Amino acid sequence: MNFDTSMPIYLQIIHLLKKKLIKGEIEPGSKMPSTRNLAHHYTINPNTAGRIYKEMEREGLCFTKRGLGTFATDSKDKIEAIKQEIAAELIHNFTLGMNELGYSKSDMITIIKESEEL
Amino acid sequence: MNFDTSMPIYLQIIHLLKKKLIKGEIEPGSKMPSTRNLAHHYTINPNTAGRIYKEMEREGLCFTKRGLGTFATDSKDKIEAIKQEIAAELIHNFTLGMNELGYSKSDMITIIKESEEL
Amino acid sequence: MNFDTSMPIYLQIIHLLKKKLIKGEIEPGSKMPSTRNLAHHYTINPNTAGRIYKEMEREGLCFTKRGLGTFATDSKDKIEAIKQEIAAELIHNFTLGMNELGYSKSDMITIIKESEEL
Amino acid sequence: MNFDTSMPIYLQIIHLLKKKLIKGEIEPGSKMPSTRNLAHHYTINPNTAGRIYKEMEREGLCFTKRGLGTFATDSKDKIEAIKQEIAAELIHNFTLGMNELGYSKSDMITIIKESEEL
DNA sequence: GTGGTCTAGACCACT
DNA sequence: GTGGTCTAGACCACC
Repeated sequence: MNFDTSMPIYLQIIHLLKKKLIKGEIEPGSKMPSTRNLAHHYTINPNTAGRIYKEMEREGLCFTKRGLGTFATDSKDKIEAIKQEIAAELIHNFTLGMNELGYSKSDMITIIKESEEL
Repeated sequence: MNFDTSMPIYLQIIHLLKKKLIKGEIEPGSKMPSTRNLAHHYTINPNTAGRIYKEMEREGLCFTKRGLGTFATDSKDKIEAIKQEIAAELIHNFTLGMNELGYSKSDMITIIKESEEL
Repeated sequence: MNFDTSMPIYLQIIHLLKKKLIKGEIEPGSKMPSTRNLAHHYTINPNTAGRIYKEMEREGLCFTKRGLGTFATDSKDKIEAIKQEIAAELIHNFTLGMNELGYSKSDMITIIKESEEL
Repeated sequence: MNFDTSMPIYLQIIHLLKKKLIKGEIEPGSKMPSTRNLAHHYTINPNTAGRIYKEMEREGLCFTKRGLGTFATDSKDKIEAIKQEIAAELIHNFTLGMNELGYSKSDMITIIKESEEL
């Protein structure tokens, strides 16, 4: 796994895990890998792995059961909320950024229609 | 002028100046403010102001005449290229990000049509 | 360490480090001294040391792992390319300069044969 | 006339004038352009033009007759000495630089033989 | 521990 | 007056 140097590793992995949650690749309520496993899997420092779960727990995306490990949230509402939040930020960045460059709403629509990245 | 804490000041000002160039608010080939003026205007340290011009010079957005000051590039092609580059990144981030969340192309178009941010 | 006053310190040290890379005195991919170490070793300011690595990173000669340090590039091609680039400039300066003074190719060869600087 | 930004303008023009002297394009003892003419010809600041002659006078390459203007030195020995000095520096830079990169004397000779820049 | 950013203040060469 | 370099010292995020 190669990480972008422009963003903290722990954030990059959090993004990955969020996407997995949203797509259902991580089942709601299921046990997540131990920090040690996580660290090994992504070849990162165990401290960094710990920080990832701590941060996600703060956002309500997972919780720990003492002695049992870390578990993904089982609230589908929470997962949907995260999805909406990420989408809203993507939309905000895109529309405002393009607008500042002088592109109109219809310009944006045309561009996306013609986009071949998908 | 208030700056976002999540991004270095010098990058934020570079973004500002790029937009001004793209919009024509800075005339191609014209003299830009001296580093000391820039520093005073944004209430930043002169070193930081110098860094801004140096970074922009590396991107070909301006050039310095020794002892005379810093001048905006007079290449309209270069300016257009920068615009395209920024737009391409916005588009890339948006379409890929949305796609990863499970939104289709037509979803995106609908969302933008209904967007009221503009 | 004494520095030439006619050239910025940071450039002089970059030249030194490039030579070390080319000669293999710095192993490809190996960790380079921390900026603080570098600063102490050459008795320069840590900021200046940081600038050295940043400049070299821009040239693709090294890269940083966040929180871990700066590492020499592991691309032998890149190192060879730098070597060729430096040599090409030396050759260019020499042959054109001598030519402008009126020396012919064979003059230059004779001069180098008789040179005792090596 | 476009000047390299990496070297002071006055030095670049001094180099030009030195070459002209060495090649005989400026006749020994002949009148050189007035500073005002020089400034106009190269579109530089008159102060810079003045500095050029001052610097060259310091090196014994020209002299001023009050009220008459600036004249090139008429000493062919002096001109020859300048030529040797420049050549010596070119040779020094080349041989030492190449040597530091690991090229031997015979490598250099081969390279020059095969050089097609001339 | 690592590098990255910023401020403050100084000196310098160039035009 | 212009930008370029350097020092000193501080704070921060990251691993």
